[in-house]
Amino acid sequence: MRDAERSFREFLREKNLKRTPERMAVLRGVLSLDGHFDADQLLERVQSYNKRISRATIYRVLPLLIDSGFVVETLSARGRVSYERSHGSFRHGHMICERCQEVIEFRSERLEELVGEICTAHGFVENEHRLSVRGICKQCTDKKGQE
Amino acid sequence: MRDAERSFREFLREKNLKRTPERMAVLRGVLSLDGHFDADQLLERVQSYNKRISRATIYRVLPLLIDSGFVVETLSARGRVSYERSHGSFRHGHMICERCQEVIEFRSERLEELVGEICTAHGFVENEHRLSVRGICKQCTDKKGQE
DNA sequence: CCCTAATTGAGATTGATTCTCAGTCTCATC
DNA sequence: GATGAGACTGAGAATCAATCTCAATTAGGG
Repeated sequence: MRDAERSFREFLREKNLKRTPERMAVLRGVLSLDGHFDADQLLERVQSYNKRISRATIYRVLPLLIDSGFVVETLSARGRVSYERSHGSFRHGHMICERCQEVIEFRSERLEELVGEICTAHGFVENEHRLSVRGICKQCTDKKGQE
Repeated sequence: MRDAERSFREFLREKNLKRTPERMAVLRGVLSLDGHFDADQLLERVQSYNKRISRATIYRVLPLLIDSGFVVETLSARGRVSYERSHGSFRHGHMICERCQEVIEFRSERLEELVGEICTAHGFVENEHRLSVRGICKQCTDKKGQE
């Protein structure tokens, strides 16, 4: 948390952007939210710190947090974009059930390595990656069998 | 193409949905578009077959094509959702350059296998998967070095 | 401290997606 | 092949997230 703040300040300085209480509050909000969240949920959390922070600020700060690597965009059910904290949370993939819309997270060391190799092979400097698998989860498969 | 039509009809029958010229035209549109496209591009293509087909129909048929596995949603630059044909095109991942927004496609046999293993381990029946990597592409890295 | 440019809040605006509803069409049934 | 019930469609209105505008405020170098 302290580290995150320091690193975000650093990022702002590099970009010649000002360190404002609003920006820091949004960072704090992101760090306090686990898993996926959308702009509204973030706004609500941030407003619990400071009621005056507006929705526009959330949308203005989110790209900064994406650029600085604290947040990644992800695709959630029904084509909506949502956000996810990336710094400090383990990398993982998602399995999205097309029947019940459940999002199951998983993690694989071998996958990380393999992605690293693929990037190296393309001269691409990886910052973050996401794997999402669509299909039918165990529960739904079992349920369907019973019908 | 013939196969795709047959398979989509099959899907419609299973879901008790009607086979309409509009739905088939949207399928045809999707099959004719390579790579990524958005709703507008699809509409334009579909209207080249039949001028009367409306934007609403595009949005109504897209979810059917997603459910039936012909189309997948992907995340393109700046948090916008776009679509991509999936049936008949090789599976692949994306590397998205955060600097120039270029989307580089890649493909890895080992990745396919690994994903299969992960799904099996979770009792998840895979339908489709996407890997997207964010970072900086070779061109941009080189360019930055020169500055 | 002061000044300048960056940043902010509030609300208007935009633009993509979804909804509504009256008219049209599909297809199971005869 | 005709028919009827209900599914489907087009047009445009409605919605909703995201972006923009602008006057007022604030950060932070000098």
